[in-house]
Amino acid sequence: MPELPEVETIACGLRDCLVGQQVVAAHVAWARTVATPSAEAFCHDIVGRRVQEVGRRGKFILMDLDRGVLAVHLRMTGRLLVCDAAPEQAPWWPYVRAQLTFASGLRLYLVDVRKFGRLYLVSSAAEVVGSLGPEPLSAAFTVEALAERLRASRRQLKPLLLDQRVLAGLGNIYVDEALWEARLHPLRRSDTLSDAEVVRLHAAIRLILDRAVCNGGTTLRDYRNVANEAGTNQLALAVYGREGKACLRCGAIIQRLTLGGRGTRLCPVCQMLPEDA
DNA sequence: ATATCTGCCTGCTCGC
DNA sequence: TGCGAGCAGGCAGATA
Repeated sequence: MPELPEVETIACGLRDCLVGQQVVAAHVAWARTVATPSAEAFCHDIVGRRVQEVGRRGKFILMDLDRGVLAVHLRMTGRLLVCDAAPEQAPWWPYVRAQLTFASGLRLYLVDVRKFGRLYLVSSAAEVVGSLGPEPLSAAFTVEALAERLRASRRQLKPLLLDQRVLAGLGNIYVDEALWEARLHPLRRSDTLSDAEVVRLHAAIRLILDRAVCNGGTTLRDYRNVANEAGTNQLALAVYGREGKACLRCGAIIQRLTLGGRGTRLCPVCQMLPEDA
């Protein structure tokens, strides 16, 4: 599923081909794809607008228009594909939920098997991303900033790190990877981490995300960039999808547990849970 | 404040 | 071989 590194890769791809492009037509095949406004209003209002810049905030893609912002969240299986030829033969064609046509003839498709992906046409990005926590790869995300957020809560580490209001962009895969890298148990209570452990977690989050961005994201099944190409970061995963295999650090068998309804992978030796946390 | 549950969705895997 | 059950999980919203 698209998390920060995948969304970053997609945003860069969109920037390369869509900046300066003007929308001449819009079509929505699954009305609920448009979160705001209505699908009808969306199709009407977006025509004539021009893409000025493409960015990312957390897991949201933000396309600045000459008036307003088009935000996209891909949730689980969403893809944004850019094509210049008619793709009716493509295997993903039946799953196109919305499309934009630009004056150049270029087309942008929101493809989503599961129909969870959402489009937002808003006047300001803050309407969509206003409540998100800091960007993990920004200068503002310091060890102190992380420590403050961890100690302000008594929640378990994994649910806390998945909370987009606490930190923006992490999902199930990269939280599991970061906790393994930092040698911290996902059930660890967030306010019990030592200074050294906070430093480790901070460095781990940065390392895991940086590497995944460099690798063009993780493709386990659905993720593709705007050119429909897979990423390669799945080759760098240490725990996600490796249950039953040997820990790359200590050789113990990677375990799987369910935490808040989500599959969670960890090394029971490297990531021990202290008695009091 | 925090935890837990449901609904949204459909393709895939598994067991019988 | 065929079929139904269960799983995958980000997020919003409701409930405890």
